[in-house]
Amino acid sequence: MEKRNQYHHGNLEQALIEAAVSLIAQHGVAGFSLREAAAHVGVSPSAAYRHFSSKEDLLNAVALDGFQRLALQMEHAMAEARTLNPECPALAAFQALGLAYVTFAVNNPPHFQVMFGIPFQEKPETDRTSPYQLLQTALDDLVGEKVLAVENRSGAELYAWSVVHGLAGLLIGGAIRTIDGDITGIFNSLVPRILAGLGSAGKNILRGSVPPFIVDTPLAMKFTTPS
Amino acid sequence: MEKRNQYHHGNLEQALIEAAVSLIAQHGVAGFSLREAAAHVGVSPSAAYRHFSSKEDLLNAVALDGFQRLALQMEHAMAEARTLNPECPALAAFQALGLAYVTFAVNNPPHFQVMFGIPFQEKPETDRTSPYQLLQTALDDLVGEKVLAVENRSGAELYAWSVVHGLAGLLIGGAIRTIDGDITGIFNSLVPRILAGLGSAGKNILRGSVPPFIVDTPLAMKFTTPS
DNA sequence: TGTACATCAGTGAACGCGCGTTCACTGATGTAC
DNA sequence: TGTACATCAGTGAACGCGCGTTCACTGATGTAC
Repeated sequence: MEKRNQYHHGNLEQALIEAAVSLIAQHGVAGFSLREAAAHVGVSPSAAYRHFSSKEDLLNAVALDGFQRLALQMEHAMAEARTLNPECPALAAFQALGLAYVTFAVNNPPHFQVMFGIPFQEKPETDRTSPYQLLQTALDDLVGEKVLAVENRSGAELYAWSVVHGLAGLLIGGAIRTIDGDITGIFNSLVPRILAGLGSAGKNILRGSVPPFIVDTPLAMKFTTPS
Repeated sequence: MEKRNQYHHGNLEQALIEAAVSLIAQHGVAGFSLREAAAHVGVSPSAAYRHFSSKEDLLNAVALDGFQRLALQMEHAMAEARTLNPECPALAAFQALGLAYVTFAVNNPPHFQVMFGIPFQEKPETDRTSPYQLLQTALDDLVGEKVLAVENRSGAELYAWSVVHGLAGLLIGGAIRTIDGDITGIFNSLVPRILAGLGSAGKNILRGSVPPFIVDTPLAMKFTTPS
């Protein structure tokens, strides 16, 4: 049950996950192999099979690790935002949550892709806060702070999650590009719209301008041949 | 310049793209190989190099093909929506555009992933309408129809695109799952929020309920070990 | 405390595989005279 | 119209490679007596 740290390698399972995270960050998922992860840890390829039943199993662990890191970063950002904005902590925390989500994706594109690129089979039930629960709580707090009207609370998770997930996807997919790498600026420009979409007290709170960005996909192109 | 159709294979380039699209739809990008595409067309692997400089080059063509198909489906859906809703054609077309986007993604997950998974180098300049231009026009028309206030027009593309792209990503990434495969229902539940976020005439137009869906990622889980 | 044994995390060789890409070639088509 | 030649889309064999996974094994650790 408790950890034993100096048995043979020590903690090969965690070491392999960390190696995988690091290698995937460098070469992407497509370029990642079990063998490389084992070599990176200094262990024979077959040793990995003592801890993971397959490569897919390892990738599953990598994805889980990503959700854990994401949750931690969100929590930290929210706590800080609350402290800095004592007059409207719930609103500040909500915005911080969204920014942390997008920032995590931009800082760890391949990891983020693994997290949302594989279907999950096993779902451990344990005791720490999850990103989705943080979102739910943040929305509840928005109601508590009277930023969000109770009658508009239902379904807010899906909407808020979609916006930030979409912005993250467009940024890491190379569809759009900020001029100066200013993720905060582009995120903030969306905040008034997000709040309005939530039904923020029914008032039109639109303000703030969108910093320039470049559309980088054929989405913005013209085409010659219909297929 | 003009097509020659019976020279050796005929139109190997297009045939390879179509084979790739079909094979990727079946096995995903990860499981796709140049050799398999060539074999599928009935041609030796090396023949592909007469038309594409590398596998990556082929995938680029596959992505472009996807944007063309997406644009066509959006246009078709918009035209139909306008016809069916003569009293508010712009609003109907805008909603149809969004639904077509999400539907395309859900119907062609790996193709969609290729479209947004590789950075584009070459950008052909030709004469057909692009998805992004359709979005811009749709938003302009919303202003024309007085659904959207002029002062809220700026930056609307990024916002609208983010929401639908995010919903699409969550659905095809397996993060959320509709109970009954009803994409239209879940999309429609977001429409009032999207319109409110656009700043739709400043009025609170929230209504419509969210059909049940299942959150399927560890986003919704609890965790045990911080990393 | 000392010995015999069970456990199990690791080794290392081997497997069969399909991959992307190259290269010298062949042979059908198009063109100049 | 007929012939010689250039073009170039295809062939097929070969390359070197790294992959995921297996299997019989070794040897360090933990445990029972």
